[in-house]
Amino acid sequence: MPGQPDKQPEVRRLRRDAERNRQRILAAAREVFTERGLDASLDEIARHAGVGVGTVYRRFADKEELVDALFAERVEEIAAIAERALDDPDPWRALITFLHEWANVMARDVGLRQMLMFASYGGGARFCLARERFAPLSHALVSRAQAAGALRADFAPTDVPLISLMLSAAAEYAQDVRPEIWQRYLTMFIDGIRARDDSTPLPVNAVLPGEMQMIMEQVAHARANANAKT
Amino acid sequence: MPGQPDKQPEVRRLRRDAERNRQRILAAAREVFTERGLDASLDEIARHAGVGVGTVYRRFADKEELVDALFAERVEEIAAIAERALDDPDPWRALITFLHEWANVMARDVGLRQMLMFASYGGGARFCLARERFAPLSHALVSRAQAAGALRADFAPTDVPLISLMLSAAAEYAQDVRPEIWQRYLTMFIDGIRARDDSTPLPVNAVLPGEMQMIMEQVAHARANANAKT
Amino acid sequence: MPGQPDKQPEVRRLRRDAERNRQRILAAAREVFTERGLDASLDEIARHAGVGVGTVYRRFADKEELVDALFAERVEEIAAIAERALDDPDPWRALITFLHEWANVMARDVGLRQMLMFASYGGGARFCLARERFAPLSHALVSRAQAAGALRADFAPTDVPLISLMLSAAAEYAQDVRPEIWQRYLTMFIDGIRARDDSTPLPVNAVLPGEMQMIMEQVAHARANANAKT
Amino acid sequence: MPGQPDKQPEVRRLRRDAERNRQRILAAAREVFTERGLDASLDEIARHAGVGVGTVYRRFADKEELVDALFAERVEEIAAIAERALDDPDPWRALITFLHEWANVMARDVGLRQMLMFASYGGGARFCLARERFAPLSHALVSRAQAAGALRADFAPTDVPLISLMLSAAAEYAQDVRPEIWQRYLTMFIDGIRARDDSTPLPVNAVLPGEMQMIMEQVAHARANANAKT
DNA sequence: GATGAATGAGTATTCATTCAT
DNA sequence: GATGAATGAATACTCATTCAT
Repeated sequence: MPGQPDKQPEVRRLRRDAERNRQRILAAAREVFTERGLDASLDEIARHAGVGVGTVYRRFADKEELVDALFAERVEEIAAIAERALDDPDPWRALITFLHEWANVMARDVGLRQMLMFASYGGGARFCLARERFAPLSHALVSRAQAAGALRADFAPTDVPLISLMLSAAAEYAQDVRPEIWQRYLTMFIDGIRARDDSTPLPVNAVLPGEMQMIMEQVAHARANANAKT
Repeated sequence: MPGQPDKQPEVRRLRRDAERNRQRILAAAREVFTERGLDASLDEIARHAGVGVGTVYRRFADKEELVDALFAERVEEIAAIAERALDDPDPWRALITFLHEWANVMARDVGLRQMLMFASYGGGARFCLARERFAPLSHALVSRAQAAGALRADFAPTDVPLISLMLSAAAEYAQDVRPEIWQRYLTMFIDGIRARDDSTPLPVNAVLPGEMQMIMEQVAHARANANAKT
Repeated sequence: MPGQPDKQPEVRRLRRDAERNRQRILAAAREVFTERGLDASLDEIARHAGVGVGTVYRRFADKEELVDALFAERVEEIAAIAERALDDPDPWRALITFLHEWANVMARDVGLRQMLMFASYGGGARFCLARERFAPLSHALVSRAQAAGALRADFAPTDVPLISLMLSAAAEYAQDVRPEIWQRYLTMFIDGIRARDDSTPLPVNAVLPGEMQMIMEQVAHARANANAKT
Repeated sequence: MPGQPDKQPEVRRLRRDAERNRQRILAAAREVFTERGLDASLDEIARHAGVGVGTVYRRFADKEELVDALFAERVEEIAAIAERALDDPDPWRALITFLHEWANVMARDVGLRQMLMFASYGGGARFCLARERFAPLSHALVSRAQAAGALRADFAPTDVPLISLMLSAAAEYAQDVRPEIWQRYLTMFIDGIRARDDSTPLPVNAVLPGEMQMIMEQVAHARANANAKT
């Protein structure tokens, strides 16, 4: 497109800078949130990133948007874990491996746990988004393991993230004394989801993908209410 | 003691008022914390209770003291659940019942989950105190079920509260769509802790009662640090 | 007065109780204010006295009234010191002794210093009242010493309390390291007020007794303003 | 460096605004503290300065830091007074002049007196810091006057600030009626510290520079205790 | 675009004073 | 009369967010 041959590069150069800053901010936020949780202030993150707070707000409309972006990164990382696990020819082992590695990531990260676990941090809504990315992967891990006769038949793909979440809760509590305690409960879980003749039928249906939208709206609504009351 | 038969009641009536307010405050705090979590302000709780903030501070030196008092109540409630469960002649069913009922309580209460789950709220320290109360009860539930050959031998009493905690994490997430989803995971868990010949050995030792003191100290230390950094 | 022969004693008994309480409160207030200054809370004083706060308010309309009552006590004590000093046949020594003993009292009492020294505590107004009591005593101490040719002629009775005040300021500052440092400055002062041929004439007239009323009004006015602004 | 000659000013201009605000805050604080003492709230100072409270806290971590900054200013002003006084070829007059001018500053400023005089405001600690700055100046003033045979030999440099403090106490009391009354007592003092054959020996040693550290520690300790008790 | 200065509503906590018992 | 429970205004301080430079 002749006539504007040098504007593009200039814009690009700026974008490159901006992108660099964006990355710095994300990296700083990850570090700070990982260690101190989501209550850390944006000022601290900006300082950690070596930029001004204003720059953080130029890149992220909101503290929440920053958290969301960070969360999206994590989703990708965990999706990658799932994809790697799917390379395993043994479908049961693939599922186990994935659960294990995911829990391992969460066990070390206060912020990530808070992102996922508390509605007050928008946890529910985020979790839903994540599941859109995970759905096919979970589905693959689960259906393959079921096809191989290793996984109980009433296990659902949506159970995978919830189990991971539960393990991270155990990790949270015991982090100072037994940081690896979640492995104990993962093992119990695995024994509980193995296909068996005498498995207890699950009393409640799994969460459906279609319910995700509802969760998002309810969480948003709840928060609006909370703010209004205050 | 005739002659002063109505002095006692007079003194009591005074205290009755104070006690009434104390109860109102506790009730309000329970409601507010249950719905909105521990970040709710004491002003809101006072308003909810229909008293001034000062009154809250007259009864509870601290926000933390209020939370602690509330927590103590809950501990007693849950201990009562355990004691009722122990009446069941079937030791396995007793354990299941207890886990079920406890999870049920936690599934509805944001504040209680925060009390237990986050170090930033003093969760660790409180959890330890609770366990002092629960220890004999858990021990009874577990050892009986193991003696009956129903529970896997490597299950430990300290696993009971952690499993409950994990279930409450699931409840937290799904509260808006499937408030009862935790029952699904409890069922999986139950299948995982049933005594079987082919149980996978647990890879990490259970938390020891003796480690509780450590947790308490570390949590206290962590908090002191957090305050100092801030 | 027949017809009410037993009411009097009953009232009296109550008054005796009330007086006892009043004394207890004063004693407690003195202790607490002496050690921790006038910022101590009335609750603490009530606790110290073993009575309820309400009782304090029954006897003293105000925190200020309590402080005033306490102050009146002190004024009497110091007046007694002055009277004892006046027994000394040597007029110069009498004056010195009085200054010394007064400063000694003030050096030990945070609350008394605050009562006297800061307008924000109503110090000025109180000081005036005190001077009404002290005026004849100071006058006697001063005029006798002047008559004996020991004290410089331009020294005024109203200088006595101000010098004492100044010494207590020194005591305040050095209380932790040199609690007796005020003796050093009293000595300097004494050398400065001794009658000499080469004394420097005092550049400003002493405060007149008649100015006291003005001070009282101005202080009261200043305080009203301060409260209004807030 | 031509081509970017205006970047420097731009950076400076930013800072100029901040500095302007900082100065506004300091000026407002000085005014408010001068008139109403250190108990004035930061909200009021912010209002007075025409900025938000947050701005005050951006520049001064603490109320104490603001007070300290203000105090540092004053120390410099007073040091300047001392330096000017030292220009006087007559050593005795230099000392007198300094005492006079210093007292004059303090006589007008409630806040400054509180800064210096009360441990509860950190007075002791600040006074020590000030003395580090004043020490050589006081020493010069004193030793010269002693060398000239005008000042009594047992007078110590550390007596200078204490005398000033005492004079300010007199000023405090009489500010509404005789704001200049301190001059009267300074004159008495001067007559008391003049070298004479018949000076009364000072009964207590002067505070030593080495005792300053102790004071600082004790004051800090006392404050920690005070907070703990409360 | 970047910076960091400014804002102000919000939080926990204290304390003089009032009032029901 | 005595008690101590209740009140609520006041204070220092924080932090997400906006905006001038």
